[in-house]
Amino acid sequence: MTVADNSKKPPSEAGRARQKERTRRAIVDAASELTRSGAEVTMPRVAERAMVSEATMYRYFPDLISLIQETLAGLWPDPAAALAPVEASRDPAERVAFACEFLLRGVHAYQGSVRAAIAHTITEPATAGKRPGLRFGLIDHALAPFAASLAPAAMTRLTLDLAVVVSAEAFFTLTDLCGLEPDDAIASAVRTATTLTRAAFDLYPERARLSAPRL
Amino acid sequence: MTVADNSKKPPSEAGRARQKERTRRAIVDAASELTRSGAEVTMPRVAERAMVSEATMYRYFPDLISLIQETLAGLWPDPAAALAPVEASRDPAERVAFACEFLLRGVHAYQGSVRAAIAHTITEPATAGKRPGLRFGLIDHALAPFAASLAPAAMTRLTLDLAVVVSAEAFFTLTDLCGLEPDDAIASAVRTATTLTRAAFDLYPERARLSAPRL
DNA sequence: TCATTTATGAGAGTTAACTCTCACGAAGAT
DNA sequence: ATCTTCGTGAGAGTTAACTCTCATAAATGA
Repeated sequence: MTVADNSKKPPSEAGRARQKERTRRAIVDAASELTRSGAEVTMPRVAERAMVSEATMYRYFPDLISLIQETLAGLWPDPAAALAPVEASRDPAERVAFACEFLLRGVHAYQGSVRAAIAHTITEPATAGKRPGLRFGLIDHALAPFAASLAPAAMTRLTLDLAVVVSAEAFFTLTDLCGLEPDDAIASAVRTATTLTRAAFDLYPERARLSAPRL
Repeated sequence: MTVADNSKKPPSEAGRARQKERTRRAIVDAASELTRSGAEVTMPRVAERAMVSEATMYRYFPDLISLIQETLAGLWPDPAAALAPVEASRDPAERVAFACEFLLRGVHAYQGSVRAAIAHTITEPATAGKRPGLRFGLIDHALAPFAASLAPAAMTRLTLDLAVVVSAEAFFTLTDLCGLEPDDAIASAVRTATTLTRAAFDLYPERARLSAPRL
């Protein structure tokens, strides 16, 4: 009955905990390599490269998508670091444009994994809601300085506008369906995002006072 | 050696050709029923409902996506019919808004199949380019009356803007990731599409008076 | 040291999307 | 009335995403 084992050992010290850390690390590292190489990321491939069994893969990550998400999160800098170059800018369109370009360049670079992730969230929408949401971090951070200068409802609307455009889905639509080259696709999305941002800030200033249905 | 069989028999008359027609029909009908019911559309399910073997399914449709595309094409009216209610309108924003709402309502209604189709085009972009492209038909038709009033370059840009917003991907982003209800998601996309269209045409009506896009 | 955890591997089983081959039976041609 | 073509079905095989169970060996605790 484990005589009052209140002394929970520090989880990071024990050899077993470290082993688990190393295993998880090996898996994510293998997935990162595959992702960076643009190769297809599948459970069998990552398992082989990480030298663990598939069974172990599923013990650490309940499904492919969670592995990919953690891998991508590790590959991407946080929003603040990503937007450092426009940190001082107070032009919302400039900040949004930068965020959009940054996201889409990453999507392009990590296409293999991103495509798998997006496809999965589309077929399995139930498991998608809880994601940290890379795009939202960027959008929110880009718009953060203007929280006071725009009504909450207007801010919400702009965020929804941008959620659709500053996205992997937009990139894939422009390249796969519209046939644009990656650079052109990025330029197009950046322009669209800029248009929406300018409209929210410059063209309809009175919008803030309107009833503004909330979502 | 088939003595100069120039007399190609009318392909629609022979009993065999009819049998093929009936089989294809049965498959598409079964897929349509599943699609309309919102159920998941898979090869085994359609095969069972159509009472044909899976092998036969693959003889008529090389893959699931081509079956789904033909099914959806049959379920959707052509752009002209879909936009009939705004046929007389010369307000680009109104026409685009209608097209957007029409598309997204269809996406919502046929979610099961549309999700599968979108997911497939994302993971298999190579096979995606040749699609008829439901969204482009609607967008082009909505903008057709203004071909003369907008510079070609501006028209191209607006089309690219709208390709991203007037889309199933946008609907799924808004519902799955942003957590909006279907009606709110549609309203949001319609509003975004309206904003982009107005920006392209330099129309900035005071939205307070006009029947502002409600959400 | 001995007993219990527990991290991991091995392997079977399921579903779906495909691919391939073989065989049957009916329509069409001679 | 044959002989051939061809539409279909049946079934095996592959890959991947999972799920489950059982065995093993090493770390841990008493």
